[in-house]
Amino acid sequence: MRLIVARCAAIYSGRLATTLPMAVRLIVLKADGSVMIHADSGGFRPQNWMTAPTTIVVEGDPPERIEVRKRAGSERLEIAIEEVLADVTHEADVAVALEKDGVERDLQELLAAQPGYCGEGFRLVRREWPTDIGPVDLMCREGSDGWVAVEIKRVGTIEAVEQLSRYLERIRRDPALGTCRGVLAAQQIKPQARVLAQSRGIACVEVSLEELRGAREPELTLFAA
Amino acid sequence: MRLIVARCAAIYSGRLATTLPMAVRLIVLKADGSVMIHADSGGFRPQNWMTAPTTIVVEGDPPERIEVRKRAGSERLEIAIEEVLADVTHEADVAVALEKDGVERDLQELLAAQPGYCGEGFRLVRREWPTDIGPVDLMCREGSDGWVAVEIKRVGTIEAVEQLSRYLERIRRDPALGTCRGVLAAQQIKPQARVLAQSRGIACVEVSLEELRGAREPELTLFAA
DNA sequence: ATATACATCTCGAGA
DNA sequence: TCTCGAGGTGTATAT
Repeated sequence: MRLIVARCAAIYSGRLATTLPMAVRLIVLKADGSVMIHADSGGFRPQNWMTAPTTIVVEGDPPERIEVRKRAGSERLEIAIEEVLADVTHEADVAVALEKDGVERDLQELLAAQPGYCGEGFRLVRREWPTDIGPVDLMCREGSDGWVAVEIKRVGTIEAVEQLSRYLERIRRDPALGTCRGVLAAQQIKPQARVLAQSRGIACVEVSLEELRGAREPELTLFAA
Repeated sequence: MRLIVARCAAIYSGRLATTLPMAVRLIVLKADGSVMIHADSGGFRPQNWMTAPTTIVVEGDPPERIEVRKRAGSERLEIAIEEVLADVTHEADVAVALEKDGVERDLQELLAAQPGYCGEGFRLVRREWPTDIGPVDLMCREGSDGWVAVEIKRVGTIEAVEQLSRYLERIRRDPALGTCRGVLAAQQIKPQARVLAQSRGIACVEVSLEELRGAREPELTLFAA
C-alpha cells in the first residue's frame, strides 16, 4: 500500500469524463492495483478511482505522473503531481474479511425457519423459489390450499413492492398458482411502500430481528397486549 | 487528514453488526469527521467506515482505541489498535470539486435540444414534466396530437422501465393525456429491459453522446445507410 | 425529516 | 462474460 500526499490534478475518461483541478489530496495505490484519490472530506468516496485489475505506470522519483488503465476496457485515469508532501509504502493485509450479521440473508434464514412470522399458519415450501426472472425469497402455503410468495428486505421500499409484483405476475401465469398472494416482510417498511403494496393487494409485515432470534413462538407477542 | 497504518480490529453496530478481525490496515480520519478503514485490496470500498457528522474519540498516544459515533442516530464504530506502524497528519484540501461530463443530466440537455433523436418528429413540450410522484425527464408531442413521455438513462435497465411505467400510470390518469406513449432513451439498453419495455408498449431508443454532440440533424445518419 | 432518483455506484452470485 | 440484486450503499434535490 503506497500512500502519497501530493498537490495533484487528475483526468478520468471511460464511462464518462471528469477533470479534477490541482489541490492537495491523498493518493492510495493498493497492492491489488486499485487506485483512489481522496480529498480531506466527502466520506468514503474517492474523488477519482479505478478498481482492479489495472495497469499502473508511475513516472518520476519523486512521482510526477501516474497513469492508470483498466486491463479490460478503455478506462483511463491520469494523475499529474506538482508537489509531493509524503510518499510512504506499508505492507498491509490484503484480505482479512469482514463478517456481517443482520443482512437480508440472515433475515431470510430466520423467517424460513419461522414462517409464521410472515403470516399466521404459513408453512414453508421452499426458499429461493425459482421464476423465470429470478428467485422469490420464500414460497409458503397457508390454510388448506393457498400459496404465498414472500419478498424479504431489510428496508421495505416502493422498489421492493415493484419487485414482488413482477414475481407475482410471473408466478400467477401458472394456473396452479393463479391465486398466489404476496407478502412483503421487512424490518422496516416505508409508508409509501405500504400504500403501494395495499393498492396491489400485497400484505406488509414488519419483523424484528431480535424477536426472530429470541422467540420461538410468535405468540409471545400476546403478552405485550 | 490523519493516516494511521496499524494492526487493528473493529466492531460496527448500527444498521447491522460487523466484526473485523485483527490485521494491518490503513485508518483514515478526514477533516470533516469521516473515518475509513482500508485493507490493501478491494479498492474503493473501505472494510469499515463512518460518514460525517461524527464524534471521534482517540485514546492513547500512540493510539490504542478509536471510537466513532454518528452524531444523529445510534451507529458506532470501535477500532482497537494493537500496533501502530505509522501515524501522520497532513493538511489536504477539503473541497476542490470534481467536474463531470457525460452524466445523465448532460444527456437530458442534449436530447431536450434535439428531441428528434428520441423519436421521429418529436417536439419538446418541457423538461422535468411534473407528476405527483416525481418529474418525467422529457414530455414531447408527436404528429398532430400525440403525447410522449421520455425517460432518459445512461444505462437503461429493468428499473428504468418500471420507473417510466409508474410515471405513465400517473400521467394517463389525466384524460387529455390518456394515450400518452412512453420512450426509454439511453446510451445503452439492457436486453431484459428491452423485453419488459416491449411487453409494456414502451419504445426503446439507444442514443450516442458523440452523435448528439457532433450532429445537429438526425438525418445525418442517413448517409450511413 | 422523508421521498425520490442518480452514481464512473461497488460488489457478489449465478447462469 | 453478462445480468441481476443487495448495499451499513452515499449523495443531491425537492417536498
